[in-house]
Amino acid sequence: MNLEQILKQSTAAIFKAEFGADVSLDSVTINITKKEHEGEYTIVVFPLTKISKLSPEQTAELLGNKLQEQSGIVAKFNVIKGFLNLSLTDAYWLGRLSEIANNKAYGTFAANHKKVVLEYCGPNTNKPLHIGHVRNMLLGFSMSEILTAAGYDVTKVNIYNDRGIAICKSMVAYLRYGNNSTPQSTGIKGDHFVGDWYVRWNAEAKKELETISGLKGDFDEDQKQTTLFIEAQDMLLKWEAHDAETVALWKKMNGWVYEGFQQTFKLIGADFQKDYFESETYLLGKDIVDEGLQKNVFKKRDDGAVIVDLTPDGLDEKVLLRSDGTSVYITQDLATAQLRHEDFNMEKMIYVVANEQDYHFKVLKLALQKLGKQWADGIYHLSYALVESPTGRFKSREGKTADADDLISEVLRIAEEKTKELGKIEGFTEEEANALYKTIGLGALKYFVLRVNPYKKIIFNPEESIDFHGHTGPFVQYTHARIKAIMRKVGETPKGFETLSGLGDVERELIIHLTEYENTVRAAAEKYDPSEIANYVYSLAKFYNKFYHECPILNAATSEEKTFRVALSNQTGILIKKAMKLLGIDVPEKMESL
RNA sequence: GACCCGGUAGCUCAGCUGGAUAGAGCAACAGUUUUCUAAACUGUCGGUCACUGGUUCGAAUCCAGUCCGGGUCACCA
Repeated sequence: MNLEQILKQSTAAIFKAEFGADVSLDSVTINITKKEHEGEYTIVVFPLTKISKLSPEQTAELLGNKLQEQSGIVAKFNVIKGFLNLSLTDAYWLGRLSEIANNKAYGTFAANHKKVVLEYCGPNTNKPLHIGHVRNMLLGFSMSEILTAAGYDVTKVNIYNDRGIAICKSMVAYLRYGNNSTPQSTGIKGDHFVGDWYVRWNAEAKKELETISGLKGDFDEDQKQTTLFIEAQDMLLKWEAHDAETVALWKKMNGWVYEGFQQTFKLIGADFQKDYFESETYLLGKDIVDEGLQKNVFKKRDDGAVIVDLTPDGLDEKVLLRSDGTSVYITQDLATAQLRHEDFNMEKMIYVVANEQDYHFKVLKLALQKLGKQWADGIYHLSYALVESPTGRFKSREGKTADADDLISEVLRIAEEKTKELGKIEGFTEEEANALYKTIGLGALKYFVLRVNPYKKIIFNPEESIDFHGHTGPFVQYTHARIKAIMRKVGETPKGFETLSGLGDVERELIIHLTEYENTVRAAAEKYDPSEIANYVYSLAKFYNKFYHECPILNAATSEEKTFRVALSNQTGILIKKAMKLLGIDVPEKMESL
């Protein structure tokens, strides 16, 4: 049982004994004591005065005395207005540290045998990954780590939007202007190669438009008049008719794209246990629409389109099948959801998708629920906001800065530059140095993205690049490397500090923070929010650095104190590593020669 | 027009199941290295928590309205 529970129950028991009244545990609020006051935990007694019929001060005084007498862990207390500040005994805190140090699995919860399918990334195959995918991948990967730590059985899946008019445009441009070039022959990464043809198609279409008169000035509309568009549309029809040559070209070009994506996934640390392809699911969904019609939850409109009426739920009527009987976007999503349910029989199905699709996922979930699919209750849309430049939304035409690969190589370059500036790693082999640049560079990028709450947009200024000091990934990594340096000097972790007395404030603060880790993992899992972990690990590192500066570790006054401080350092290092792993961030053993 | 999400220090963000004098980082300024890694630490400066009203012992936090920014409301994906 955690401390908060103990304090709440003790409080309730005391109120029962003193006033014969039942106090609900929820009405007892316990906070961490503000640092300007003495104590570690604070019970807010205002809500309890209704029962005690005493002033806040008297109530707090009484509760404090009883807790001190009965709990065995309260060393002293003070009362300020309605706040009862408790100081727990050193023995209690040392016991907690010892408990954590002896539990290798601390912070990972027992398997709950609940399956989670987590979809993330979801790229289109006609263009390379951009900064939005980066946020997506980091969130998705981190969430899977967090949920796994929370006891879930997580399967990561990707969905490739590998068909449609867009990829056909790339194909048309390639056929027209490609001269059988390949990523190999040009030295261009596969996804960029195909993306370049997509860009070329657009450029050529615009050129062609200049020769056409009577346009509306709206590219989406006007493009339909170009021969390029007609060719692309024709390509799409041929693809849908399984035309051998078209399918072969499509496979070849998508193959290049997957090779390119794979490199980026590997670099950034994204992986998937199963891939879904829209080309294999886009025709599915009619069955589920039929099911809805039979169950009378979907309706056929006079024009033949099938709709679901969500006006009772505050949404609109939504078309699920076109009047000509063909699928729309949501049709296949309904089917894919059903398919995944059959594939995995999961408890939860998480979609990491940008907040532009909030409405879409509301509809998806509601439609499935109306069909009586209980598993639809487990659908969760992990919605995240866009990454924007200071001038607004990143447009692909703004080029370089929005591209995922460029962003990554830029941050790796900066990591190398900054590391070299510090001049601490002369003794590293080239291999070690490169590994460190990668660890730090990716750490900076990942932390930068993950520390922000998913539903808040991220403002990223490419001009200013990503920081390596302060509230950043490298700061946390540095702290870890620092601890490891100490541990290397100590060798074996010595034991036997539990009887130490006279904990310093900074030491106590650090232990308290270690004990908060488990709650943080739980909260991050419940809220689907990696930023909980990011902010936690930052303050952990901050507390540690403060401790490091104030307290000699290897040169501590007594051997018992040294043992304690080493153990405290070691445990902090372990939790930094664990927490960073939940973010998908590696921590280096060394950031300096020696 | 309707709905959804944001608005906290010059900048980037915490805090939001109501609790004490609203916290970090960056930037700026001043310090700390004969002692375990200065990618660190300490201090100074910096706030009408968008605005107005309400709820109550107490509101950045909850409610209503207003303003600003973004998004969505396709037989597009």
